[in-house]
Amino acid sequence: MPELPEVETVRRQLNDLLIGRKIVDVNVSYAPIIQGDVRMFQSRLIHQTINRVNRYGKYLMFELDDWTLVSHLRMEGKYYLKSSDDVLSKHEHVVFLFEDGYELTYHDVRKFGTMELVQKGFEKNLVSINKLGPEVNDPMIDIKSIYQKIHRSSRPIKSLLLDQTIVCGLGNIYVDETLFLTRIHPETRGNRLTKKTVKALIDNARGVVNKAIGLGGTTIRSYHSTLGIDGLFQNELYVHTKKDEPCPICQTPIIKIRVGQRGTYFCPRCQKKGER
DNA sequence: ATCTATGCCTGGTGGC
DNA sequence: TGCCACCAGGCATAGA
Repeated sequence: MPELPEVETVRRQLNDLLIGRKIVDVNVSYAPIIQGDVRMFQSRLIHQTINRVNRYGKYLMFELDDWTLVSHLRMEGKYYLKSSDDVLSKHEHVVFLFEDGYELTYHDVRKFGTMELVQKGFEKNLVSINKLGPEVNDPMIDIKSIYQKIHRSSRPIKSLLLDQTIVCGLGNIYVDETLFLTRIHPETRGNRLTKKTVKALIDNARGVVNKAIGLGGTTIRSYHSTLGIDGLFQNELYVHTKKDEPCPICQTPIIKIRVGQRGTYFCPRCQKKGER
């Protein structure tokens, strides 16, 4: 599932490929991906040029002349740039045709992804964007306000770190890695954590996210990045997907449980509950 | 107000 | 190319 490092990798690739390309037509073969009216979506995009590809959290934002296309890849969304002569696969649900004979296709096996247009400069008018917390790897992040949100909650820390309104960008992989690095049990309640521990969690999350960006993200299961280019961070994982394998620190087998309906991997010896 | 459960989707896997 | 239950999970929404 693309998390911040994977989406950033996609952003960089798309930004290099798409700047200056002008849209001449848009085809949508699975309408629910498009938020709002599909015909309006198409008519607003025609004759618009892609000026830049931005990102906030896990959202891609294609900056056009008058509009911003906000795209979330959810679990398996991918973009491909190909010739308009190429045959489409059955999983390519949205196609942006450019005037130079190339096209950008949106491929999403599970159809979970979303796209929405908003007037350029008014991205915060979208509820989904407006409610996002600060990006987890923002070097100027305000630990105090994050601590306040975490400390007043009885939810498990795993769920809190996945909550994009507290900090945004983390998904299931990097939360498991962050909790391991900080030696925190994923079911520890937010209100059992000290400010010092919350700071350590955010510091470790920033470190793991930035390291993953440097390696082009993580490729596991069927989750490959745009253009068939795979990241390398899967080789750096300590606990996620490592059930029954020895903990890299103490050799105790990694276990898998469910926390808030999410598969969760951790070391039962290194990661303990309780006040920290 | 807070928190939890459910639905959205399809391909891969494992048990029979 | 057997059949089928189950799993993967980010986010919006319904319900407790």
